Formats: sequence, structure tokens, C-alpha cells
Amino acid sequence: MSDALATIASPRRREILRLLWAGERSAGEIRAAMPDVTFGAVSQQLRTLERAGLVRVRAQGARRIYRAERAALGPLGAVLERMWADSLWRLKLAAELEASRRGPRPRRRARTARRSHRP
Amino acid sequence: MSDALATIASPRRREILRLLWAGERSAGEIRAAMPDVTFGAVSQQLRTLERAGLVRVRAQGARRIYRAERAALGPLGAVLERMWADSLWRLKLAAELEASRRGPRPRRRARTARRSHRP
DNA sequence: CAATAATTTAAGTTATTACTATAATACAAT
DNA sequence: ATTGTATTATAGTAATAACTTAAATTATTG
Repeated sequence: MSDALATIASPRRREILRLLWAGERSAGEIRAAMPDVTFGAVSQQLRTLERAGLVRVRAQGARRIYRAERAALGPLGAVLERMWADSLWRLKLAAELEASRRGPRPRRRARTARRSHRP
Repeated sequence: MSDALATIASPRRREILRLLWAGERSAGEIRAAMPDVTFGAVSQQLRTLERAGLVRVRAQGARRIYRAERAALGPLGAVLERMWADSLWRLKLAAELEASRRGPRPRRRARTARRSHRP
């Protein structure tokens, strides 16, 4: 899915993009802004955004700094900005993030150590 | 998914919307323009578009006439129009429609009559 | 080099999507 | 009423998306 429209259709990716709109952030900072998901989840969405050309990464020590590639969005950039300015949209986003959790719900902690399935 | 962004992220729905942009069409006419899928598939996407408020239906005899609800798209309408005007985008659409066939591939015809699984 | 920190990668799970085929419905025409 | 036409509805299926946990990678630091 390297298409910009499909990429920004995801509320989670929009959330990330919104953060980066304000300025570059390390992966960790981005993750910190979304405590409801794991680092892995955020990292994956970052890669999706990258593949779509909507963000760029740069390594800085052990950190990876992401920034939004505004130009790549073209007229969609303005659409996003309008969404973000609109407080009604903001409420909708919160609702969507809650509703669109479709991966496995957080599992209860594993009770016993399990050995890895591949040696 | 009653959100406009997510709704127009689908190339198939965009194709339908594009048709309706030119003027209202019956479900049958829409279906005729997309011979690669069944009537059922088109009907479903029409319902999705309807739930998102992007199209409106009106019954005319046994026919259902659909029309695009341009206003509901807001600034996204202009984005779509730009896409459609751009010939490069047109090529991409064709590619996407081919690529994004993810339901079951057309099965070979049933060889023997099967009775229905529920009486 | 070992330990820690930051992040990515991999594999597994579940819900959703975009289809299919077929049955059901609504209206029209004979 | 029966038959035909237009369309929707339902149930089933394969692929995908968004997450999870856990392991692997890469750089920093003691």
C-alpha cells in the first residue's frame, strides 16, 4: 500500500503524522505519545509511512529521527491540516482509535515461561 | 468505516465515485462499467459509500439510481478530481484494481449441482 | 567485551475487507 | 398468478491490517 490516500486513511498513522507535522521526533518520542500500543506497533506504522514516502528517517546515534515529508502529501496535506484544526474531527479521531483496535486485544500476561518455537 | 477518507481509500469505491461524478447512474449501469466483479460486489461497495454519506439512492421502478453527494467530500472532492485529471494516476488505478483483488479468486465453475447447505 | 538502551524484525492472533455464489426481495410485464 | 428483470441480502472464503510478544540488531557506555 504505497498510496498516500490509503496510508493516511489509518487514524493511527494520521496520529503519527500529526506529531511529526510539528517537527521531527525520534521513534521513542513518537511511541511515548501513544502509550496504548507497543513500540513494535508504532515501528511498523512508521515503516508503512516511510514506504509511502510520507516520512523520512535519519539515524542519530542509536536513535532514529523521523520527519514528515510534507511535499509528498500534496493537496492532502491541506486536508489533514484542516482536519487537525477542526475540534470535531479531533473527537472523531479519539473514537476511531478506540474502535479500530483490531489486532489481538492485550493478552493477560503469560503465566509460565515458554521456550521459543525455533531453537 | 463511515469516514470519508477511509471510504475513498479503496480504488474500487473511487472508481464508482468517479462514474457518479459525471452524473447519476443505476446500479446496473455502474455494474456494467466494472465487468471484472459481480453485481453483488458492486452493490456492497455502493452500500459502503452510502453509509459514508458519499452517495444517495433513489428508487425508480425496479431500478435504484445512485448519485454522488459531492458536498459530503468537502475538500477531498477536489483531491479526487485532481487525481482523475492526472493520467498517471489513471494508470495507477488500473494497477491497483488488478493488485487489490483480495477476495477469493474466481473459482472454477461448480461441476455438480450442490444442494444448499441450509434447507 | 559485557550490559544497557533504542529500535527493528519476526511470528502469531484476530477482526475486517473484498470478493464469491446463491437465495431472497421488489417491481414489471405477460 | 407466473415469469422475468433489477437489485439487495446472506453466508462463506482468502488476503490483509493492526496489533501482540519475543527475539534480533545496532549503537552507547562502563
